[in-house]
Amino acid sequence: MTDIHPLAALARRWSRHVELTPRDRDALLALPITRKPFAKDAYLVRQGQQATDCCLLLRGFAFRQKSLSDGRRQILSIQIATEFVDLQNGPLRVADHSVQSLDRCEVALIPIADILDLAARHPNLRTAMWIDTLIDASIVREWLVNVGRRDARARLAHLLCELALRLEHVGAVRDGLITLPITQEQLADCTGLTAVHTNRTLQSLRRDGLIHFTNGILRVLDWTGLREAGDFDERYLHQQA
Amino acid sequence: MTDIHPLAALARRWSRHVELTPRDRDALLALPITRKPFAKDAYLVRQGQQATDCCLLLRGFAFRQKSLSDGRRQILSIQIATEFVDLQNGPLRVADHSVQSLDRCEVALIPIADILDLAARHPNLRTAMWIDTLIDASIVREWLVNVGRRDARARLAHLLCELALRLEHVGAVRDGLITLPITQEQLADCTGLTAVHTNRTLQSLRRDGLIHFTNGILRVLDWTGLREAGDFDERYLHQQA
DNA sequence: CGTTAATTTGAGACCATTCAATTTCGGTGG
DNA sequence: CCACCGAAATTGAATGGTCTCAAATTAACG
Repeated sequence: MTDIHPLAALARRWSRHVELTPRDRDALLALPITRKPFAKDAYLVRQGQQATDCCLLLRGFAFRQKSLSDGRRQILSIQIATEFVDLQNGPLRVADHSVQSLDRCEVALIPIADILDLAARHPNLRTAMWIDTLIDASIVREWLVNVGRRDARARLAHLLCELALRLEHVGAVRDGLITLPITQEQLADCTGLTAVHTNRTLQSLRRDGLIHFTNGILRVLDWTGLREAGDFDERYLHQQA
Repeated sequence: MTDIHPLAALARRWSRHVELTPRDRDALLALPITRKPFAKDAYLVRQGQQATDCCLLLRGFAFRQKSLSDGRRQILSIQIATEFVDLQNGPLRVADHSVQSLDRCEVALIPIADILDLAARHPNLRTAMWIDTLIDASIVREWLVNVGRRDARARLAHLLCELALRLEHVGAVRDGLITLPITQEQLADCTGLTAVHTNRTLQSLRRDGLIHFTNGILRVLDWTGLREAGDFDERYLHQQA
């Protein structure tokens, strides 16, 4: 986050899974980027759009989302700083879902042509990109399990465990305080619930002393308890390294 | 299916998304494979396992699956003949979910080392592999929408639309008859429902003249009606080409 | 400091679940 | 070829988790 270079955090993330040579790293950091700020609730990517750039989140939060014809929607993932929000649009070209900002955020736009060129020249980076999208897919699979087979309480506990851990991995947790600018309605769209029931369920998690969550600040009070409540097993995040 | 070479169908599938040269194709068909039959309900891959081979389905059906600690499970996808069931285990190495056969099936085992080597030498095939896993992820995302935001009737209609269309794409539909050896309990695990409610909901789809489905044979009687019932938009399959 | 968004609360309705029993089907052995 | 068996499909009734619809309260923001 406090890196000199905006892509340094990405290099660090990828080097957890792939050995990057200095040459790889230099080539990665040499990617041409355009910094672009987005307001809250702005569209970074629109479903059906032909993408020319990929978006790397430098600061703030975003979410992937699909809308139904009747207006309801399902959130597919939450993206945090240092993550690509749409790397899959490199090879696929046309976006099959939308991406919106969760708060005011800043993005690095990278031309797809340059990304694919980088992948062509650097085997390690190419592998890192593939793995990046594969981990992404693993997380969506776990969300499917969450929504398909867990009750409301477990769904929310699981989601909060995941976000806390992923934010921890990128060093975004300070003194146990986690900035999480997400509304209960959005949590509901992540978990396939209604906002009302999300509210009541969060209250139950609070009442049991598992979390403290107000004003977009989350504090996990009982990590073991929250893990159990969410039937949480972090292996799907593929971050053990 | 009636191809001379067991990997010919894969070459055909991939060439929908990537231009394959004769050299690419030859290299792909030169992959060393071991044919292996599996009984019904057998494990092709176990969660947590370190994979040495990837499994390509030559004949029959399989499904990806994750179990909860209490024994319930969520099916993550249905795999049909000509598809890889675990290509993601190439780069990721350790399986984050299990794969089981749905019926008696036959698999081509391909050593991961050979797959990665092929990817390293052939840019087009490497892209095809990446795209293969990306489409896979797109389908799981749509399943998440299905389970998270549609009611039982729409979920089942959507699932049947998807399977019918994917099987159509590989030429597995004859005279409108679709072989689909899946139980109602497994359909329930795909859609996050119970077997009992799946049964009642299928009856309602039958009663409305949308489908005929018995003994593992599906016939779509009213394609438009089933599409509408499932709020089905096939673009997520990325098969338009 | 007003105005809108977000959270919270209550009560009733409904979709889906649970539990249990029954029927049908597919495969098997006599 | 028929009797048998276990698996799968079907049915019924009661329960319950989640939703819907409102309204009230609180927090966020310019």
